[in-house]
Amino acid sequence: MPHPPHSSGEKLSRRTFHRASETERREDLIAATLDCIAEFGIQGATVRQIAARAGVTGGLIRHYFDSKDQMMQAAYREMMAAMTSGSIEAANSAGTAKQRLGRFIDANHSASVTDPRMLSLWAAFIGHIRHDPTFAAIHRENYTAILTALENLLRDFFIENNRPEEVARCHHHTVALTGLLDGLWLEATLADDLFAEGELQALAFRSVETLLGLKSGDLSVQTDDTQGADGIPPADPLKKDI
Amino acid sequence: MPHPPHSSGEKLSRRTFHRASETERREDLIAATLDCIAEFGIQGATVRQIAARAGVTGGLIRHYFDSKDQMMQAAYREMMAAMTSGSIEAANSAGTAKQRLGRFIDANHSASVTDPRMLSLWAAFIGHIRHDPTFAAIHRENYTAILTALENLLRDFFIENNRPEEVARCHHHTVALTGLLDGLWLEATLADDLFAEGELQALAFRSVETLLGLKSGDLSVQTDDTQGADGIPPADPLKKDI
DNA sequence: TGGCTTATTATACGCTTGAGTAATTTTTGG
DNA sequence: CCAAAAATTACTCAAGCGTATAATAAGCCA
Repeated sequence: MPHPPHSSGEKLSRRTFHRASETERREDLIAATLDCIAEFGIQGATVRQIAARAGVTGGLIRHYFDSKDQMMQAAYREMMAAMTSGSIEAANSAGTAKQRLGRFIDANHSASVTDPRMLSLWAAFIGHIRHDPTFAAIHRENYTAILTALENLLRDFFIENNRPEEVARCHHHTVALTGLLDGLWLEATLADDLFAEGELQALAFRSVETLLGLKSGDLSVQTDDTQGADGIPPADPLKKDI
Repeated sequence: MPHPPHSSGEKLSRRTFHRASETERREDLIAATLDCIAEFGIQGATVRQIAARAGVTGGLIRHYFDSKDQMMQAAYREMMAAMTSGSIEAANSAGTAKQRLGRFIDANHSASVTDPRMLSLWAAFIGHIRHDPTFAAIHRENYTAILTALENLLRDFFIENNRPEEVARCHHHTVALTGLLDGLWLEATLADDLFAEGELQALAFRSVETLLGLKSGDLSVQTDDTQGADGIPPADPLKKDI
């Protein structure tokens, strides 16, 4: 039994608004959702808060999404894409396998991935994975995609470097490297103040080189100019401020 | 203006209850809190739900904790202790540094740590770290404790193995190993169905050996009997079910 | 320009939450 | 056995939640 918004007669001024296109408005709402989760946590990401952040009123959300959950799923999809697209593009880019592997590692340390916001978002969504099959599917899809991309890349790399005997161990190398890179990402986003700028990136390069049995600097020193000059200092600037 | 629980006369049977000691009841409530977070997510961990899980009624919670937040903090403290205590005890245990390092790695793959519940709990609390200084302090405390324990262990290890030149790089090794182990923990708890029993543990041993420049099997083959016989098969049972 | 579609606002609804109060009943230690 | 304290019961309360619906304004097309 709906009630009239105001009893009668009174003329109230409504706020003016912009009539946006569907894709534009959806993207705004998704961005606002991610903003709110990162800033206030999953608890603070309420429909009203998200709407306020997007500069609209709450009711509008249901014009673009069937429910709040559906909007959250769309936001999760976008966030995961932002996390993995750079690495996957690097793996499938042009150049030698060695160069692509270097770019793959670099992608894990790009500003958008290392952003502390990302950990908050990632953790907030993890809780949904175990209970909501849709979230589980989105996660699994992205995870296997990046595993596959890296494994194919490593296969190319070993063939390129005349080490065919390592091809059989590609999967193990893939899991180990993924673990290492993910773990360093955790440390970077979770305790960023404990590490110097570029320290973890340099460590990632050296550790991957060691795990793959390469000489130090083999990966980080690129022959083309796409990376700019960021050589790894051979000396160790020991940093301890626990 | 309080009302009497029931108007008059009627004799209602109350549920019998157990009069627990303060510490016992607090532990029950903390365990119930963790159960609810792991099972229903941080959203479903309401005061009423937690009380039901603990087998008490809601009002009792405020007899033991000043607020729900304080109970959550206590739960986080207990959860983090469960995660790190095994590793730290291993690092500080008796035996050679090599043995202790092996136990340290093993601790990361104990059933209680690998339990998928742990990831849900860990992720649920991460969201609080950035906003609540108390949670941030608890996290930082545990993180630095395990970093310190591992770094000291590695120092002992390099000295024990007559490699004093590596002592200067202990911190780097510590961060790399922590990243690797944390990352493999992530993969184990997040996509446990993709890996065979013990596969990630064996991978952890081999990767650590490689990162530290040891021969394959150096760490996993223990001279004492505390570990039981779990030799790492030299052949690679390649597993691919993506 | 004027009408029509619909994106958007504004408001209301039903429900749950965390927190609080006070009286009552049960357990248990001294 | 008795008194102190633990625990239950049964409410209130304000705030917040996601959702639903009616009124309104914006902008496109005839």
